[in-house]
Amino acid sequence: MPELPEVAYQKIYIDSTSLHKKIVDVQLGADKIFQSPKKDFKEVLLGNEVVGSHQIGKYLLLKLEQNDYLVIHFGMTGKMDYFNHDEIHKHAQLTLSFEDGSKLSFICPRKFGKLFLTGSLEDFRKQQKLGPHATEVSEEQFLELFEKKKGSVKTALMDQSFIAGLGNLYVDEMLFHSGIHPKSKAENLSKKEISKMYRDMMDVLDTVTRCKTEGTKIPDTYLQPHRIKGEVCPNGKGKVEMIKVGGRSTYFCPECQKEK
DNA sequence: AGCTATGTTGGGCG
DNA sequence: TCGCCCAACATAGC
Repeated sequence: MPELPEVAYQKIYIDSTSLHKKIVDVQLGADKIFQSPKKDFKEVLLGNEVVGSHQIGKYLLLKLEQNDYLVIHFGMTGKMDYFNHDEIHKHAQLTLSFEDGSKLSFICPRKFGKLFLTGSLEDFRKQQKLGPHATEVSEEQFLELFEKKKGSVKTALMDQSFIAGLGNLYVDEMLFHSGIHPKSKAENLSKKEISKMYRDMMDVLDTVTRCKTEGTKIPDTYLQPHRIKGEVCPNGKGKVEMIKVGGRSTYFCPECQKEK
């Protein structure tokens, strides 16, 4: 559940189920998830309530009524589960029980997720070295960021200290729409290409976020449904290839995306 | 059985 | 110091 659009969905999910409910019990899972002593989580959360939420990139910060934020990073497989029954999910790493008998769990099978406590949004942003939230970047800012960026464009876009929120899937997606090869060097891109990338980034994030929240399918004109080696690309021009960039599986169309 | 997976971090190398 | 590559983490699904 991890890139900006999925986290945006988790934000709505929490906002619509779990706000302003007094936490009467707290259950904690695997040690490695917790970035402060586990007893601190228990102390802070018990008797408290979530009153709002804020997203920075792939992080979701839940504002608690009494001080502090509970911060969630979903790793590769994290998601929230709000429920009304007794059995707790096998992979629940944090379960809040509310006064009304309902519960909210952070489910994280691969345990790549993380939970933090922090007193301030800005401190947290600095500690994690997070760049600006992708959908809040202006075109001028985007162009400016690329002026001093080197290395492959895909690695640049995945760098959370550069821009926060993009990951493997949607970087491939936006580069496909922009017709830019993922191994192209950031320093070789023209202003025009960077502007095109900016618009495609915004389009992709907006469209995918709407698909996630409305429960609709990703458009067939997108690369994602064709993210299979040898599949014909959505433009009907080439066959999808898979290479490694920055250690991640990277799907692209060699006809639509020429390296520079 | 073996390969793949929406993420992050740390080490080694040139 | 940078850019790049790889391995590690832990589990599920094809």
